[in-house]
Amino acid sequence: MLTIKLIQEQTDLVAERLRIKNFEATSILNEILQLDDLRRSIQSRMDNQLAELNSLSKQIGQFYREGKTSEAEAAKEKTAEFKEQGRILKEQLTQTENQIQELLVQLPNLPHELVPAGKTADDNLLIRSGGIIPTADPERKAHWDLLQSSKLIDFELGNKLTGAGFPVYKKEAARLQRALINFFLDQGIKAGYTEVQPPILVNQDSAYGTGQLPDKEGQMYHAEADGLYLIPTAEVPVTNIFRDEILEAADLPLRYIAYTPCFRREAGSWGSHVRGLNRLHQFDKVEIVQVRHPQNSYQGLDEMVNYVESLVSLLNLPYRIIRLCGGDMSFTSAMTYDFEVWAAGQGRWLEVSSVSNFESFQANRLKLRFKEKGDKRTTLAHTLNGSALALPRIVAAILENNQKGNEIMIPEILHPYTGFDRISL
RNA sequence: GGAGAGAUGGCCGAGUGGUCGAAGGCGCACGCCUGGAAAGCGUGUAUCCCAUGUGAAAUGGGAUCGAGGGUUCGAAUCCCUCUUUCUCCGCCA
Repeated sequence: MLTIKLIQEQTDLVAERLRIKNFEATSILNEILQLDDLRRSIQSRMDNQLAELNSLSKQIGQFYREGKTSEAEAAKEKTAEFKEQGRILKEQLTQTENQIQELLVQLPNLPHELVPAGKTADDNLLIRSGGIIPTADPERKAHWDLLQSSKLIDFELGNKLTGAGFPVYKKEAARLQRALINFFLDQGIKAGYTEVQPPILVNQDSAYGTGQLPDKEGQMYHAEADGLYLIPTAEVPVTNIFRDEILEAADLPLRYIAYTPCFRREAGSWGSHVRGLNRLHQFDKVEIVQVRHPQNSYQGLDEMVNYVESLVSLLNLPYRIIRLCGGDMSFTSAMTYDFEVWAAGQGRWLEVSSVSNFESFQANRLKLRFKEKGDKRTTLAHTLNGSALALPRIVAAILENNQKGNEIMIPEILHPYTGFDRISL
């Protein structure tokens, strides 16, 4: 959520930046500014009424203590008017605040100035790439064909248990996945991240804090009886650790890492290109989160990009790093880098990580602030997060890129984790 | 799930209708003291909003004692609902 202060001070800049995200904000911005003026004047008047009421109340107390009962009774008569006015103004204030809030949550985050303009993925900017794309080979299979007979990843069984998009991993596939999770966590800890295991169901406040609500309500599974949501990413519980917190500047940056299952309804986003592991309703992911001083949050973003790059490199996966254009970026992000790895069996790039700086956009909703020691003023912190990494597509890429005849070679770095160096089909 | 007791500032803890944003203690910051430190002494130490105002400040007002509602001229204090913690019982991975 953008701050009203920013909208007031830089109205034109805000409108201009939001156009990069193909969002025409002018009328909303003006409406907000108008409502905010109204809000202040209401607040002023209300405060005055309440101040009168408070001072009368004090007087009444004084009268009673002095035994001046009739004066006290007389003063009581006078309170009714202030009370009523105060009540009416309070109602107006709440209503106005709600209206402002409704408009504010419609505004996406401002893109950073380096974000390219554009509407679709075609306008994204290739930053760099690495690894070697295996030579095309007609023998090479997509992972769903590759596993067809072995059923190491059993989609039909998952369908029986739950439904489409909930596969069952078996034997080496299950162990490979577990190995990757441990590998990712260990790497993260080595890089200075603190491991946490958060709940995977969150309440409304948390879903709101990171922006899943109200923007993407339909994308989360909702346990209605308890008012809880299954998390679509560990970003939600981990970032919400800091909701309503005032941190010490000296404690920043904070780096957290968490493995969780993730749940996404993916309503309306299924098609022929999302077969197999490419898109699931439940998948595993290791997520990294940073909380930073605004001065160095982009340093943090670079650090996270380099870190994720190290992971795909260690796994010997051909990758490319892309800076998303305004139109392809998420609502909450100021700058996002996507990581894609080459899946040789399908002959296409798969997105395996998305690393973003949200600047103060999430922090504003979360009320996540920090304070310099000895300073009175609080400042919104910057939050960042990234996948490090999302499991299924990494598994898909490993399977597809490393197939040799009837075998799949496991990247060497994982051998200590898997306990085997190949999967025989 | 049943019964009971709680939820107060960074922490501990007092406060059962007015002078309470809240005693006291601890912690922290600054100052005095000291050759330096400790002890001691003094001062300060929540967040948000509004107004005036500024380089930063400051001053005045309003709100907040788990959350929401109610009673009252006035609520941390009384009533209701919810959340949550602890103890006992039941159940249980």
